[in-house]
Amino acid sequence: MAVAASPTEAQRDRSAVVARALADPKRLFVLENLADGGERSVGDLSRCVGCQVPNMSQHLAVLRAAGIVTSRRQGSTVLYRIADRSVLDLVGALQRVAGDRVAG
Amino acid sequence: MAVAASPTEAQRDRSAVVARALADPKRLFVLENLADGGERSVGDLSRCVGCQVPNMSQHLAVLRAAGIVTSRRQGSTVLYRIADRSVLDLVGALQRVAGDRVAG
DNA sequence: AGGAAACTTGCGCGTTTGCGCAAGAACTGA
DNA sequence: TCAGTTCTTGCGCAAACGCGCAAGTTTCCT
Repeated sequence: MAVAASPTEAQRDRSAVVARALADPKRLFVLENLADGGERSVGDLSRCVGCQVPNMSQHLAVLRAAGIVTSRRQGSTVLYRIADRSVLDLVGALQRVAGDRVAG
Repeated sequence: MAVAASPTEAQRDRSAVVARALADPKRLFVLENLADGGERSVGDLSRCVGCQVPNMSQHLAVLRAAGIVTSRRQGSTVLYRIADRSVLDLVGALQRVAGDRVAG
């Protein structure tokens, strides 16, 4: 069941939204930072990735709109995390097709 | 090894190119048509997807540049096919994250 | 209430993307 | 060689994207 038999147009649109959300190196970097299952704040991620906070907020909004990450408030900070385990499979599959080789 | 430990920037860029290539419903439709492992011509795919031939040629060029499909000439027609089995895993993982449900 | 910290939203700018159309290139068959 | 088929490439346009900056919102602390 690698590929669904016959997705509808709406299903393809949703897949396209998800793929589009992954189509940016900074957003992929974010997902790597969240891949351990932990939560990280916007400022933390923006520092890590090396972009301004508003920019990071936009990127995270894209990821959230695609259902790739979820967020929750804790005090004045907002913590983001991977929405589902299947996201890790997706990122892994992406890296494999892209020709990445896991060290070892 | 769902996610590579620490991809380089270049690896992330390549992943982004692949993801971008998947970020279009028409191109996803093409991959569904090729998912059975068969080969299809440009005109065939353009008819299936419902777009003009030049447009389809562009889409296929994007997929080929990302290493997702390969092509070969046979007479006057050019046949496209999935480049690697891992592509099917990727598309499947994408559909799963996008919320697609395989019938059953 | 006032101020600071963390995040989101709005706006303008340059770049990229997908499309339609026309023209070019590669191959076939008469 | 000449016409026909198939695919690719170039061009112009409208829409979307990523970015930087300023302003707004939410929360916390005193």
